[in-house]
Amino acid sequence: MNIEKLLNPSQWEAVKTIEGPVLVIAGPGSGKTRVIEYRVLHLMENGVRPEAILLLTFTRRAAAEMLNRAAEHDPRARKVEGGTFHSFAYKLLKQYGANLGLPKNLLILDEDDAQEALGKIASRINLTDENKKFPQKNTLRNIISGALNKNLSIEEILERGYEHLSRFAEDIEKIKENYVAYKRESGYLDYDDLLFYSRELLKDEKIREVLSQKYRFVMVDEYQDTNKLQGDITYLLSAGHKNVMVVGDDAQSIYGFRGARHENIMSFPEQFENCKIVKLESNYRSTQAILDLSNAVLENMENKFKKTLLAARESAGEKPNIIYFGDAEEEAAWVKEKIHEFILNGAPPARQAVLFRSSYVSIPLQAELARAGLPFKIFGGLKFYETAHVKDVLAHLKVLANFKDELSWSRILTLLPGVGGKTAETIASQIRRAGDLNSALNVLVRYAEGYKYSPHLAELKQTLARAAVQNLSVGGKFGLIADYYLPILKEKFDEWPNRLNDLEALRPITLSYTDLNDLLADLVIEIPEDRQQNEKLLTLSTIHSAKGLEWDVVYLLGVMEGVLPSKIALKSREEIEEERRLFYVAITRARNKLFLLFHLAGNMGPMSFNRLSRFLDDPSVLLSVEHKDLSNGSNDGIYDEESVEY
DNA sequence: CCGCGGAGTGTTTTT
DNA sequence: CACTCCGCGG
Repeated sequence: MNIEKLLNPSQWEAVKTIEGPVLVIAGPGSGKTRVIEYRVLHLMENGVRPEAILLLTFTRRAAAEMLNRAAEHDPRARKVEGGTFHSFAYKLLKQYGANLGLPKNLLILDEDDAQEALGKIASRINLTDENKKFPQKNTLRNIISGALNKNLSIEEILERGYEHLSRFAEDIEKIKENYVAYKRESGYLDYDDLLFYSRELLKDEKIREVLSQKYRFVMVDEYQDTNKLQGDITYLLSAGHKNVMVVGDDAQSIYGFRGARHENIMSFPEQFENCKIVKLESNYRSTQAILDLSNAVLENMENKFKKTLLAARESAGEKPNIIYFGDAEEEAAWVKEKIHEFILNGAPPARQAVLFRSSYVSIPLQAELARAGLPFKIFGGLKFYETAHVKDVLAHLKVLANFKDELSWSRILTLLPGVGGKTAETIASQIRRAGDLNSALNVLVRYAEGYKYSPHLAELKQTLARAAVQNLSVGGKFGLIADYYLPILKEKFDEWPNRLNDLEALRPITLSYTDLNDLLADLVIEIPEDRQQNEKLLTLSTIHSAKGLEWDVVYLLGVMEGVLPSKIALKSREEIEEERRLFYVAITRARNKLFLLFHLAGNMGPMSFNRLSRFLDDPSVLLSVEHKDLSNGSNDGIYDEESVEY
């Protein structure tokens, strides 16, 4: 295959460089995915074994997409090691964790679990009635996680964003220590630990050597969104051979809130001397009209690597529209109509997407689409494994995997009638002293003696005992627990049939696993998605989850102050700049048509009104868009409007 | 000590 | 507006 012919000169430059460090600055739509895809192929053509290539990306979807495409040319590409930093870290720690004293079976705490644990610890330590304004568990989690990911002390984090909490610095420090101890004791790792311990592992010279030998060629996508830990991991993995290519775009950095630092991309050339820098500026995605707007937004940015997007496509296209509505319902009705119209004009649902800053913004549209019977898939917001009923069932599996998991014991015990927080804690603390699952289950039996609600405890004990049988498959365990849980589900939730669907969706997933720990870890770090429905549906997505993707028609909801930029991201220049980049990412997803949607009615009561987003309300930006006011009265205008040529 | 119901609160983004 | 927290009755 003549790869060179398929690429432009800059892309080829990046692809053909086999040895040595490469930094690729890739604007949106510039064929970054192609570069990675073809570089994998090129490496293999030059005798590199696929197993020696490591491709780290931000979402599992991204890695799979690039490797699948490469595999169409050469099936060996499937053997390339690819995934997210977190999933890679999990694999590393599974294999080498013993060197750090980590247990054989790694158990991963999701965000919710981590918060729950912190909440419990905080209430144990604190005299809550005196310190009324002690931070809540999610704030605690943000502070403690922020400290680790941004490489700062608790005090520094408090200074920079939680000044009103600075007097709690010592308490929070203490909670953190307790939390660390708790995780050690119960054998859990949270998201941060995966990265943290991986870096610890790589600090060991011997292990580092083994891994650099194993992964001779390292590639990292979306490098602008890596944090300190991820930057260090990249460095340690490749400092030996220096065969490392990172791809990114500082103008699309949108994960600052999670510790992403543009320093990683900025200082890459210093970390790796003689680094080759390649800029990809030709945009193959969007029409000139959409690029004009993108460039106007880019111009207002404080990004460091200067660049302009140059259209590679011929068509000038139509100016993006800002459309004004009276309220969110009118807007939703219009968007739904427009989607229909485009479907009739040849843009199937799969090639259209509705994007938004925050999930709640999409609720009126979701209702409208449901009424109209127009199916869609949604990214962002609450994940299904974070819903209460799924967590309930998983908690049962978790105690099977780790009988010391107090949080899960608490959860499953409080599901029983007559058992509240206090009773659950009493039982859980007795279980903590048990030596294995069997004696843990015996604690339940003992507690049941003379206890009013003993039949429920007995039933729980029996179910767990049966599910714990060694040679019972993961799917079998799930089945037993799901059956046991069904009456609880019906009792607990009015709308249980919907929730039952979620559990049924989980069943086939459990069947595909032979190891319970792997199932539990994957649910948290690599959400298995159901491929079959994905192909044909309209997409609704947060901007964050839309990164790297593109559609023919894009609708961006909520180009309003307080929404984009979000009202809780106005504390500093940096935060506002990140919101601006978010806006940039959103508009650069569109290939042919871009609609920016605004509605006047605010959601803080009848007298509140929205203002146009500051990112649009700027002379040069406004020049690149066309305005349509549909806010006066009814929706009449919708149907009369000249239908857009597709 | 459980669990219900009312009052109050704060509301993002993801692995 | 959904979720959490708090107080009270059982």
